[in-house]
Amino acid sequence: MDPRTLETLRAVGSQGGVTAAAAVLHLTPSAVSQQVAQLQHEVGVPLTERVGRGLRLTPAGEALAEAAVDVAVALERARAACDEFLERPQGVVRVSAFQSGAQLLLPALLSRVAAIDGITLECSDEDVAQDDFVALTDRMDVVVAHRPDDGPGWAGGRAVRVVPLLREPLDLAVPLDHPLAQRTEVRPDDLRDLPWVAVREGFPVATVLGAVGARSGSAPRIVHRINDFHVVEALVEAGHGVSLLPRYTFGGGARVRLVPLAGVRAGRRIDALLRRDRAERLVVRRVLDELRALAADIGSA
Amino acid sequence: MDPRTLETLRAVGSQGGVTAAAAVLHLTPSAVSQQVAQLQHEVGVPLTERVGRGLRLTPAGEALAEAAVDVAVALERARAACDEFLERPQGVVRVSAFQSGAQLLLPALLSRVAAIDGITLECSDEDVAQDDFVALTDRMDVVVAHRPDDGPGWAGGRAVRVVPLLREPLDLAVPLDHPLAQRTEVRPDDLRDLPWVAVREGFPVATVLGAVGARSGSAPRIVHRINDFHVVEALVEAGHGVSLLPRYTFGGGARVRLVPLAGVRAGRRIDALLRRDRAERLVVRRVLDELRALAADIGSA
DNA sequence: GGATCCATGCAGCAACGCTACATCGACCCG
DNA sequence: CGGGTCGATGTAGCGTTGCTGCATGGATCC
Repeated sequence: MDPRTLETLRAVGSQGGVTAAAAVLHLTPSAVSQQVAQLQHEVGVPLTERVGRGLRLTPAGEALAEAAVDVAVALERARAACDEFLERPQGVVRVSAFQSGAQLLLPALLSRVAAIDGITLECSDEDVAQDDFVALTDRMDVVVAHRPDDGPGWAGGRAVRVVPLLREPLDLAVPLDHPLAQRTEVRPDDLRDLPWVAVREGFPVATVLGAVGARSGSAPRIVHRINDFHVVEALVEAGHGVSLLPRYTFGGGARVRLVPLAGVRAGRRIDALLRRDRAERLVVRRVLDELRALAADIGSA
Repeated sequence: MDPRTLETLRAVGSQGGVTAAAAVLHLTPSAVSQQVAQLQHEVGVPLTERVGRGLRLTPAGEALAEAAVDVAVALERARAACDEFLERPQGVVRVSAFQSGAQLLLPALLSRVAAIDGITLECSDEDVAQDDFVALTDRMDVVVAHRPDDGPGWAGGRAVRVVPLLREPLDLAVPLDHPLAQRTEVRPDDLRDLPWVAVREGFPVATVLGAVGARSGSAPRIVHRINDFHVVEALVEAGHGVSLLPRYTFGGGARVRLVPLAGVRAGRRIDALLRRDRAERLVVRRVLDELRALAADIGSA
């Protein structure tokens, strides 16, 4: 019962299959399968059960996978205990963020961390569906994710730590020459019959537009579904519709006008997601501190 | 950084040397040395330092060893999590006890556990100095140990769990025809100038006689040092001196007379000592429950 | 100052876990 | 309803790891 094997089981559970787990662990499916089989033999209770052509964890498997994170946490804590005796934290930290979050946070984060000697940041942007953010924590140390203000929290339970970074309002984006462009705020009533550019179903903040529509009394008329906010911005600029855009990230530009919404709560929460064991690493904690400080700066500016 | 290596470091610390650690781990000193060297290389800080011809852990080593027990605990908890899904607990539990404790507790414990299917008890009696009880936990699952009533607790800190089992009074043991044999109790004053049979220096309850002597106003006159209470009993019976004997263990016999002490607190505490990781095992917990119930019976009888 | 004890380095060997490939079952689609 | 595909699982072979056995170098005890 070594932690590697336990971690493999955990990955099979969280990734939902042998092949997917093998991918994040940089192993062949065969190796993963063998590890699970060996673990199963060791404990004497079935840990997985076939469902269709894939498989999922049994209750016993879930229990063991949950215990596995505690093992991983204990191990990382052991490493950190030694790092305390090293004068400077050292190592590489992998950070991912959704695009607009990356644009908002990563440049400043890199600058801040560059000042700390010994820490290497590996950044990447990841555009995934709302439900897939947690799964990223298997490949990344810190996952910057966003979700609707009022939506449900993150799945993943005890295994993943959620660190709130920022709340960012979503404003109405209109062309510069739009009738609403000169307003200091708009109310739900003003939004009737506007042509909307929305994000794809299932993607973050997709539900916000629905909530706004509900307040205005009629379902919003969605004419385009675009995930990349820059493309959205270009479409809005060209008069192909209006949209909701995050204030801090797009408020500075001159291509479209952002008008605050009143009478309805529209915003997104930006959180950092980490696996509990990764959160124990000294360097990760250090980077996370910078990220939080950075977010606090933005939020209070 | 695997738990095996961590456990090895822990053993080096608790056993106080490579060779001793190798003994309890069933390895060669060479293997232990290599593991420590590898671990040291991995964390980049010195974990051990030479002292004389042996070695001890550095502060960093101590920190890592302490973290190692948390890893072990987490691992055992993972095992236990699976065992919950097995219908019956199963496995072997190694129990050791000092002689008189073994005599008092082990027969009844074996009977109780025999009624539970699947648990195998491996008992052994261990006569060690007071300070060496904790080190036994590396070889045993449950160590039944005793210490003076008022003495200091057990060393070992966070790594070892102490489960109080019983307080056993120590009575004055005199020959059947001794002047004090008919008394219902004796006071410290009555003990002046008696020839004492004591246990060897450094062994459990050695300090109790000193405390009694201090109350009587003069240092007790020790004529023999015997560790085995049965030998003590025989000496007392033959009139070669008086002694302190535990009430529950030797009260029933007709070879000597036990007279309670008044005016001075004399007794020993009987505790179960376990490593925290071992304490997580389901079977160990089960055996420990029986042991506690058994001790409660004796204490209340 | 010789004997002893302890930790450590090095060569050799066994075992373990991985990859690559083949197989089998379940789903999808024409 | 059958070919194609995807996913999990066995098997052979190989590389790596970690152990033992022995030799070495210090430090202590008598």
